[in-house]
Amino acid sequence: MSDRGAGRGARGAGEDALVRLVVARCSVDYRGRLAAHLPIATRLLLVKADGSVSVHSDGSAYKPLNWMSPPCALVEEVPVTDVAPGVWRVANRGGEELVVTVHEVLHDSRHEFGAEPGLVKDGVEADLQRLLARRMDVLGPGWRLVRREYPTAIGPVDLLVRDAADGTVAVEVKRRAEIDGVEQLTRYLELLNRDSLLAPVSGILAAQEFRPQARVLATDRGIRCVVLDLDALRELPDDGTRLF
Amino acid sequence: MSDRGAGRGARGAGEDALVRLVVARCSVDYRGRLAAHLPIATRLLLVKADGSVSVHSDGSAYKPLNWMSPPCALVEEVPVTDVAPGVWRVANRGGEELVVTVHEVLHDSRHEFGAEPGLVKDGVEADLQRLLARRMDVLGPGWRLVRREYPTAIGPVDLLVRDAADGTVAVEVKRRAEIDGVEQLTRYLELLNRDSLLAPVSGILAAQEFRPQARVLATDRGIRCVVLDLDALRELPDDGTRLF
DNA sequence: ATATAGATATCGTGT
DNA sequence: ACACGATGTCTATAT
Repeated sequence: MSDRGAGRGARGAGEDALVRLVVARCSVDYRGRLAAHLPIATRLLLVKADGSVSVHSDGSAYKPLNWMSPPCALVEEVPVTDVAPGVWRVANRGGEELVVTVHEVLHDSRHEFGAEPGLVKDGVEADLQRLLARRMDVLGPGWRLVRREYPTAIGPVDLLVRDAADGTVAVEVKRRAEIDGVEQLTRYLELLNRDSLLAPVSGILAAQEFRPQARVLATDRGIRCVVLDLDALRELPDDGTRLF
Repeated sequence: MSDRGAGRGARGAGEDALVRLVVARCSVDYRGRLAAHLPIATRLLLVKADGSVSVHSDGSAYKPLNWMSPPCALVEEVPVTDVAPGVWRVANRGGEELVVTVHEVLHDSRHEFGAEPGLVKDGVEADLQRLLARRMDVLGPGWRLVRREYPTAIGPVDLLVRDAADGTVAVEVKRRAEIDGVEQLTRYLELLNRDSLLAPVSGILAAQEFRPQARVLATDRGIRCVVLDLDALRELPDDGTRLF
């Protein structure tokens, strides 16, 4: 039985980074944060240049059935006889181990990918916050931004604003408002209301979507819920502040 | 230009469910919950029988750079000339769309996987709760279980127990205790303490791991933190209740 | 290195 | 179908 390294650590100097695709009848065992087992079946074994190994079935969307995240080391035990299974042992430093028992290889290929330029995203929470910051008219006429990321002892408040009556309002921005967003804003409000220079401070939870429980809890606590529309936020404010 | 269906919906009656592996130089655009773009590079396109498509780079562990979750339909526009790119359009019912522009195909294969027996897990939160329920000695001598999943108006309390002095205790079990676990238990305690038949009710947060903030907040609110050891919980209680 | 917050989170379960 | 909680969450950011 011979061993062959295939993780990043084991790759030789002149060797290129390759993605390896193996289709095989295999069984899989994981032992780490929990224990998990996969009975024998045909699956895709995806070995990336970062050393990660993932085991995909023909389903469950993009999530593999089992995997080992990098950095980890793969040791492949080649079978002695044609009938004996091969064994892949993938381990990381935290003592987690993934063992793939390969009974039959149906496909095995390697591919060079080269550099990945990376994903460009638009419309995440940070974008919502930035867009809302310049659209105070969405909250009400005469509202003004005090500042974004207003610092407190327990973390920054997304937006601190003043309403038309000069009252202070803390705004928490979420893509989806859930119950812990309400709790988070409640903690900020509790803290800000201890500051006699700011108090009384009211709260607004602003999000593209609201979970019903979040809306109920927010309303119960006197927190206003504002639904954000990404496309509408991208438009310029129509409140007389335009230059044309 | 001809169209060819490849999603579950478009698959013909006699056709088998196949996993398709394509390695290609491609660019990708997603428009849905947010917008995302991938410049041209070599990547793996993984098309599963459930209709899902995922775009993997040689990195970022098991997560694809971009994807479309099932149920969705893939329409492949075959290029008219050899130099023109092929275009894959993947759409779901929610109006989300993933467009893959395929500039050069380096590999294209299909594989039949057959049935997936499924993953067997051991050591998740439900297991912790079940194991702790029969190991009340871990909480203290003379403690007894009242019931698991004790129902309240805002959801079930993991464990309701009585301490040696017959005081009622609500136990929240987590694999990892975070701040929202403390908030959750706090809400339960607030509710249970309104019940004159139960009050006073104290709280225990039991978890394999504790985030420091969770421990601080719990302690501040008089909630006891108990660290759970999965292996120790599996042993039988050593409190005289054994039969041997 | 550690802790915190966001995510196209995904996935299973109960109503 | 919808909502909610768990996840081997994972990943990027700030301290």
